[in-house]
Amino acid sequence: MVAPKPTRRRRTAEDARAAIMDAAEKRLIEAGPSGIRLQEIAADVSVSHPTILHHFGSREALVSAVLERLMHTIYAEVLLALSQSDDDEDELVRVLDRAYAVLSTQGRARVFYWLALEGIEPPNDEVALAAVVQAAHEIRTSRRSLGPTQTRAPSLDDTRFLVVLSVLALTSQSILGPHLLTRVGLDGEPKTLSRFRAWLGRLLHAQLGAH
Amino acid sequence: MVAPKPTRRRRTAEDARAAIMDAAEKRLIEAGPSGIRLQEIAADVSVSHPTILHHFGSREALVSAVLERLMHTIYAEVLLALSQSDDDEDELVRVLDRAYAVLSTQGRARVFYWLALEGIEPPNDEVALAAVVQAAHEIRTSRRSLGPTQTRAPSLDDTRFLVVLSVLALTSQSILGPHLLTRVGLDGEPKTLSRFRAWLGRLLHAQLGAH
DNA sequence: GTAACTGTTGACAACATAGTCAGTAGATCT
DNA sequence: AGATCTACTGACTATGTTGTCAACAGTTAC
Repeated sequence: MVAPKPTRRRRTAEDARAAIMDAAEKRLIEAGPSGIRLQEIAADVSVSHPTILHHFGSREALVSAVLERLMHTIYAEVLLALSQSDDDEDELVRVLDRAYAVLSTQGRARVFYWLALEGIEPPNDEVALAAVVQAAHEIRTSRRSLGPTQTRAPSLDDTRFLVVLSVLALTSQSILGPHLLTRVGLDGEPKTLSRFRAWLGRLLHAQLGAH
Repeated sequence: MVAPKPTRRRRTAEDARAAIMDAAEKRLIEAGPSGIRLQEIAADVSVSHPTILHHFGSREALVSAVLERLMHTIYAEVLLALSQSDDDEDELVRVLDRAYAVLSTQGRARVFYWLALEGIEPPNDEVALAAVVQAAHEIRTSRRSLGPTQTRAPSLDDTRFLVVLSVLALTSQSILGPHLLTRVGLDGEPKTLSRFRAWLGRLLHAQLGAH
């Protein structure tokens, strides 16, 4: 009986890096930066853990690479979602829903809290959030000029706070939302979460009109 | 030369438990449940780590005990802060500030996110949050009857969402707030955080009047 | 005083994890 | 076919972490 030949798979360096980062990203979202285990990721990708060190040099470098890639895709998708805003009545609610969809898929919003809690600086997000504010402010001012009644110009700080509240509410909702809603006498079903977002949208919309 | 007698301090079991839990609570807030290290806590209290195991049985039991104690004090203080609501014009802003003070001192709000992220059920908070909703709703309805114009009765769901939004905003603000405000073109100083809360208070207040 | 109780400790075991290193084995080029 | 390159691996090291255990030492009761 011949020992079964243990075929060894050999990917291109690029493919291997991508596969490892995919697995690491999943663990990152679930367990946070400090919860990442090289052996676990290696098992997910069916390689030995020194292979990961071969491709990334160190655990720390892997985490950084994954963070950078993830942040990049999140901000790109959020900006895309915002750019699709058609000028409509309850546009705001839909924008919130789209932004929420981006942040909640695969629990991505969790990463922001993992980073903040563990005291890690998120990489290169300076540009992106400022762009969101700018886009939102442009929508506000342009909409104002289109409206029937001429209202006061919305202050930039107002828009900033609006964006901050939206980000805070959307991200924390995807983490604490379900639990909180049940504790308050409702349930944590997606439908209830959606109802809450609609309620929030109306609240913000009212704020937009009132000066 | 006589060897210096290494006096061994002996506390009552109760005192020892309290001291250990204090140190553990600090680490819990900083590093989360999974970040707690027996040796570190032992060093903080100047005992050896088997002493901790003697008093609590296991690391897990220590974490549970600390969590239970912390949740109890947080909910008690929040209810106390709510009960001090004097019926005044911008009472809501002050209630938010007091609630924020309770949640932000020593970074307590962080614990809620640590628990949610790590998938740990927070102990015995069922009663407390429902009580907050009830208290808030009573304030709303009683205030309505006192007002000059008779408005529609506020729906309970409205109050619930209001409480949820407040909790989400206040807790996430103390974690993501400073970072987010700087990314949006402001700064993360306590003064700016306070401005944001005041803005939020006005927003919620406007929502209260509008039906 | 001394005996019982128990808070406290050092030494050790068992396990997990990041990183090193010499060598193996696919893929590609000539 | 052979040489070269490098993705990949097993074995090992160093370190850190929870938990066990027998023994030590304050404190209290008699």
